[in-house]
Amino acid sequence: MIGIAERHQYILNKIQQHGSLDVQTLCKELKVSSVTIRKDLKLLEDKSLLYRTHGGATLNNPYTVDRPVNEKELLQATEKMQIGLIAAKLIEENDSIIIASGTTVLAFARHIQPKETLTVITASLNVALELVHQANVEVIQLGGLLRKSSSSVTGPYAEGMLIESYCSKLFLGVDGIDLEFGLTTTNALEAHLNRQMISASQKIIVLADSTKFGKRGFGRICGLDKVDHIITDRGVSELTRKALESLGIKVSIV
Amino acid sequence: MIGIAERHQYILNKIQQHGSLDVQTLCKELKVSSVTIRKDLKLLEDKSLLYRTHGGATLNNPYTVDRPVNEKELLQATEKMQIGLIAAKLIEENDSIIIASGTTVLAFARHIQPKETLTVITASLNVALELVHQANVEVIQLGGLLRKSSSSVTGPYAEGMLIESYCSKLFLGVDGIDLEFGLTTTNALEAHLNRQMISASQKIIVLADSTKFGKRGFGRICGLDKVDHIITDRGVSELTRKALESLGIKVSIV
DNA sequence: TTAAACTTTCGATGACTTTCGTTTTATTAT
DNA sequence: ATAATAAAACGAAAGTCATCGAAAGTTTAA
Repeated sequence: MIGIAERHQYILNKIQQHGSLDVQTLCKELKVSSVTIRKDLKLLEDKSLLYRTHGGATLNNPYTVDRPVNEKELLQATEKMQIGLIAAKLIEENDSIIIASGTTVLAFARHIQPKETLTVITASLNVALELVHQANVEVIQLGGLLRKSSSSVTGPYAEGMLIESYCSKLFLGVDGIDLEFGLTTTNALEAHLNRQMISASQKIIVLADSTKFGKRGFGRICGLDKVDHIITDRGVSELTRKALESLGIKVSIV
Repeated sequence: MIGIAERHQYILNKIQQHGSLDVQTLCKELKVSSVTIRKDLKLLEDKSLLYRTHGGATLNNPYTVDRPVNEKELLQATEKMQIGLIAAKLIEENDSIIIASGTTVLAFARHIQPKETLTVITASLNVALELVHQANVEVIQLGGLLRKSSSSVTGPYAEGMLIESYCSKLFLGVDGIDLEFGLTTTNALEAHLNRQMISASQKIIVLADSTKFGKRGFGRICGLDKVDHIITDRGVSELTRKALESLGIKVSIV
C-alpha cells in the first residue's frame, strides 16, 4: 500500500519508459481501483504531463505528427515537461521574454498560454512555430544563418537585432552547468549569441534537467554570477543546490 | 491487442515513412476489421493528418495548409507541385536564391535537392525548415515580426538583411497577376518586403498557378516589367501568354 | 458488369463519469 | 493528549459513452 504521490511518480516513470500505458494494468500493479487510476490520469493530464486516451494514456499527443524526433528530445522527457510547466508560470502580464534554443526550452514553449499579451523573441524556428498560433503571443524571429543541428539561427544579424531589444526575462537552455566554469553549450556561435541575449535581459532564468550539472560543453556562455534562477529536477544533489543558493541563485526543483 | 491511440500512431508513423498505405494491409497488421480501419482513417482525415483515397490513404505533409479537401484544391495542389518541380530545375550550381513565402513556393522548396552548394534566403519559417536538413543547402532565415497567417516574417529587420545581400534568382509566389496592375499579394507589409527582395535579386521568377491571373490582391508588389520568368499551368489563356511574352517575360507552362 | 471498397445500422463489450458512503489523514478545539 | 471536525482519498454502484465488428445495402473503379 503506497501513497498518492508515489503512485503518480510511478505512473510518470512508467509512461516515460513505455511511451504509453493502460488503466487496467495500472490497477493491478498499484492495487487500486480503476476509478482511482482514472482520477490520477485526469490530474496528470491537467498538468500537461501526459495525454489521456480511451483505456489508458500516452506521453505524446497522438495526433501531432512528430517532426523528426531525435533521441535527445526523448531523454528526460518528463523532467523537461515539468521544468517547462514551472517556467511557464513565471511569465507575467505584458512581459517581453527571450527564449533561447534547445529541447528543454521547446518543452517550455509548449506550456505558454498567456492571458495577456506576451512578446517573445527567439532564435529557434521550432519555438517560433510552436507559439505563432497563440493569439496573445507576438513572436519576433531572429534572423541569420540556420544551424542544421538545432534549427535555430546564429550570427551577426541575430545579435544586431538583440542589441536593439531589452526584455524582462531570458529563458535559457544549456548543455552544461559547472559551479566553477559556469554555463556552457555545444557550439561557440550559439554561446556568443546567448551572451548577447543575457545582455538584453533583466533576469536570467536557466532551464536544465539535473543531468546537466557538472558538465562542460565546448562553448562557454558565462559564469554563474549572471544567473538569477535555475529550474531543474530532483536529481540535483543537495550540495549543488546549496552551492548555487549561496551564489544568490534561486533554485526551483520540480 | 492494442488500443485505439497506439493504432492511430502506428498509422501516422507508417504513412510518414511510406507516403501512403492501404486498408487491407492495415487490417492484417493491426488485427482489426476493415470497418475499424476506415473509421480510423476517416478520423485522421478530419484532423487533416492524411488524405483518404479509395482503398487507402496518402500523406498530407504537415507543412501544407490544412484545409478541407475539395477536388479543386487537389487539382491546384498537383499543379503547384508541377510548377515547383519545373522551378527547381532552374537552380544552378553555386546559386544564391531568395524564396518568398506562400504555398506555391513551399511546394517548390520541397523539390530542391542540389548537387552543389546552394544558399537560400527566406522569410518563411516553413520553407526554412523544409530545407534545413538538406546537406548542401545553407539557409539564411530573415528576422522580424512573425505573421500568424503565413508563418513568415516581415518588417525592417528582414529588409535590412536583404539590403546587405545580392542573389542570382528570386522565386516569388504571388496572389494576383494583372497585366496592367502587376503583381499583388494580400498584405501590404509583405508586398513591401517583396519589393526589397526584388531589389536584391538579379532575376525574378514568379511561381503562380493559372487561377492567379487577372486577380488583384491588396498589396501591390511591382509592375510586370521587373519580371523575367513566370511559371504557371496550362489553365492560362493564350492571349495572356502572348501578352506576357510581348513584355519580354519568359513563360513556362507545366 | 462485377468485385472490391465503402457507408450505415445495430448490438455487445468494456471504458468512462458521477454520485455517494466509508475510511484515512490533517487540523483545530478542549 | 484527546476529542471533535474538516478534508482528502478511495472505491462501489449506476448510468452514459466509445469502440468494435457483423450484416446489409450502396458506391466506385476497371
